[in-house]
Amino acid sequence: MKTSGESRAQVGAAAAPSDAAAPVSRRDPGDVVTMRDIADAAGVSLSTVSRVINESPSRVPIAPDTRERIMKEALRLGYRPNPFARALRGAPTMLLGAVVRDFSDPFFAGALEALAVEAMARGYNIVLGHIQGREQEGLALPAVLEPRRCDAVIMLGEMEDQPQLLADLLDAKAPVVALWQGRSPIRFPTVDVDDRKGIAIGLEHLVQLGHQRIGFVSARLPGDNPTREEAFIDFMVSRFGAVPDGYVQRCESSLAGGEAGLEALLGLQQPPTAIACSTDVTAVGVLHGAHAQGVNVPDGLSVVGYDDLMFAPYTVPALTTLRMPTTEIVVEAVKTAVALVADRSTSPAPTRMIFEPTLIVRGSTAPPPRRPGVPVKMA
Amino acid sequence: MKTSGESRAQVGAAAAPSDAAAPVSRRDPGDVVTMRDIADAAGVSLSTVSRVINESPSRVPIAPDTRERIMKEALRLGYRPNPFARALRGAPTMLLGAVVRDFSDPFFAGALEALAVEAMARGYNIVLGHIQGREQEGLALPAVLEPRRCDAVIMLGEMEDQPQLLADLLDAKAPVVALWQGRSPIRFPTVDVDDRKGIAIGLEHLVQLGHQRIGFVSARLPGDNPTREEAFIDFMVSRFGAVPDGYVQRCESSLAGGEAGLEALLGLQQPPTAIACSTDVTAVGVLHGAHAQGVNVPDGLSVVGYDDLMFAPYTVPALTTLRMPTTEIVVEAVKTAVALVADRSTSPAPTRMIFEPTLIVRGSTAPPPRRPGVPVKMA
DNA sequence: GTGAAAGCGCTAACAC
DNA sequence: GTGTTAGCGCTTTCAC
Repeated sequence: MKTSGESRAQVGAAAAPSDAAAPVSRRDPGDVVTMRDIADAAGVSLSTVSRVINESPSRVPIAPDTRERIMKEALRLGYRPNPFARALRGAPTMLLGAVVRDFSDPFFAGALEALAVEAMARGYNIVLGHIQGREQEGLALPAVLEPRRCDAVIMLGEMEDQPQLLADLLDAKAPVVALWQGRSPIRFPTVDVDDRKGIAIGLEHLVQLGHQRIGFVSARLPGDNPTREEAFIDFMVSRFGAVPDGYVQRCESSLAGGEAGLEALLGLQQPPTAIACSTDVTAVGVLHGAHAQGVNVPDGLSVVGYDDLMFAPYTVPALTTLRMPTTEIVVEAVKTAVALVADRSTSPAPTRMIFEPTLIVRGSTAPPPRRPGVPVKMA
Repeated sequence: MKTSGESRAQVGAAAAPSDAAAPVSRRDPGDVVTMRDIADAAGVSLSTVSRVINESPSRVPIAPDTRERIMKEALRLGYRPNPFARALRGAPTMLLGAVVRDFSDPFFAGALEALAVEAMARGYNIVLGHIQGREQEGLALPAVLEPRRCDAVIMLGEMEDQPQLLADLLDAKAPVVALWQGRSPIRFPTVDVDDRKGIAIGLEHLVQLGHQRIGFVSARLPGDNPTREEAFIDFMVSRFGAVPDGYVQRCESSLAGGEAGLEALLGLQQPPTAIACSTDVTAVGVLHGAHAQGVNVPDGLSVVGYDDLMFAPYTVPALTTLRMPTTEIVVEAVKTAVALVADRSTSPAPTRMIFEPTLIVRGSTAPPPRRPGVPVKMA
């Protein structure tokens, strides 16, 4: 680790006399341009400047002459309104808080990206507040996000294991919109995806291919609720009467967890011919594990993921999975949040809007091997 | 898409008389507790409250009795200081801006995560400002981030194609720390990784295995600079005298780009026996493409990535790659930024701190096939 | 059409 | 030990 330096390129540093022509380069401390400066430079009063700068919402007739002079000075001095002063007066902060459990999870990372794009398109910035590992009960909101400075908070994923956080959120001045809440109680305006349906679609696909012995690798986050796992069980019970012992493997929500789940499943007396996974991340672990064990996917084992991560089309083999309309979900969330901010009177009723996932068939699923029970090894 | 509602669980809503015992649940609009309220409730003056709340930095003897009374009232009323009012007075905002080109790039997503963790550990929050697609020349900083409200800005990746942004950053009041600048001019305090060395280490590994015909898949972002590609060329020239025609494939920085690069490389008369990639994302594309083409990795073709993404150990086969000390880099960046904020007098000299990558050998590299030139197909 | 002045919530001199 | 006062930069009545 080495350090080298070089002197900074000076940026037109000479202190320009106040009558300089071009926008003065601001560097010297203390020369933040305020409305006062503009007012002085233009020979008008502060309030006139304010009116001009704000395009005076109410009909305020300003002499075109004055207006122009002020605008010119503002430009010349490089005036930028102070957001704090505005916020102090009740203006929106144009900041959206995003509370996410753990955005090392690629799914949430992707969602966050979509969120940032959509927010910025509307002139908002995202403030990150994630709770990363800090799984202590009762994590307070202020510890994660200063809610006072966000116009609204968007909550990504469930936080059932964070009662304090939820309480704060409920109590917060800013409106909250929740995403991907699974089966958690609906406390906020929520937009979600129909996970039961997604799981059913994936399983139906496997059944169509001829699979009957289908295992499930269930990634469980702390506080995660078991929607997808339950959907699996319900589907299997209704279709085949029961789920064989050990066919539901709970594992850590990680690549390693997926691999572990696979190993457990393959270790069964009668291993499944197909595996559905509650997330793509675990599915990738399953794929990797299968390869390591010499089990060919899809000929010896079919695998279905859930999430359609960016990597899903490029796994080996490409992963059959369920895609959620993430962009639409996020757009809806931002739209809702912005509406709640604008219309501060409306009580944010905890409604629920549900989108549906779509099956994306790729190379990781195929009919079961002919001699079921014996996974086909690679040649 | 269906919508369902249910009424909100009331949160102790009855408007508590001002002498209520427990912390009053704040919901009703307009009842934001200010210091004034505390002062009135405690029968003291505003400034006394301020002193108590701030643990008065300077020696200000407060009667223990008074202090306690004030604290009790503050607690009872659920007082929370208004961050804007504080900021307006020059207090730090505890906000760090993160400008990232495109955080759909998993590498930057990971870096951002590390950044958020480190920032939060120090009591800062991250404000996202990415420039997502908006590749128009001259994108201004304010369009991406309101710099006035960040104590400092951290720039992830190069922005050479954003002259306006860079100019604004240089001109900004807040200190800037730059990360992963490759060969861009050092304009800010910068922390980076020694990419030339990383590439060399990876290539050396391949050479040790016996490879001589090594291709390079070069992911180029807009404005990206060619450090890794050049390092490849320099290494190959110095080691073998030249790089065969077509052995450097430029491609889009994406999974698809990697696959395209692989196809081009395999299409050569004398295809390489090993491929180094400028990023893991492209390497995953290469791996996928190889599988699709029936080329066995590593027996028929070795692949080296760069970044050591979270997925790298779980590709098929597991990816040999170069790991950067991302956490250390980010920690250093935050440390620097915070120091610059604290010590506003110091001019932020554009120094450079460089960390070194480490080779992580996994399953995607092996000695070259015996009949070089003919990629070994899978059985 | 424009200016003066009050105040958003908080801190920091400066009194007493 | 505690209170008074003057702003931070801005918006917004209310005068003229």
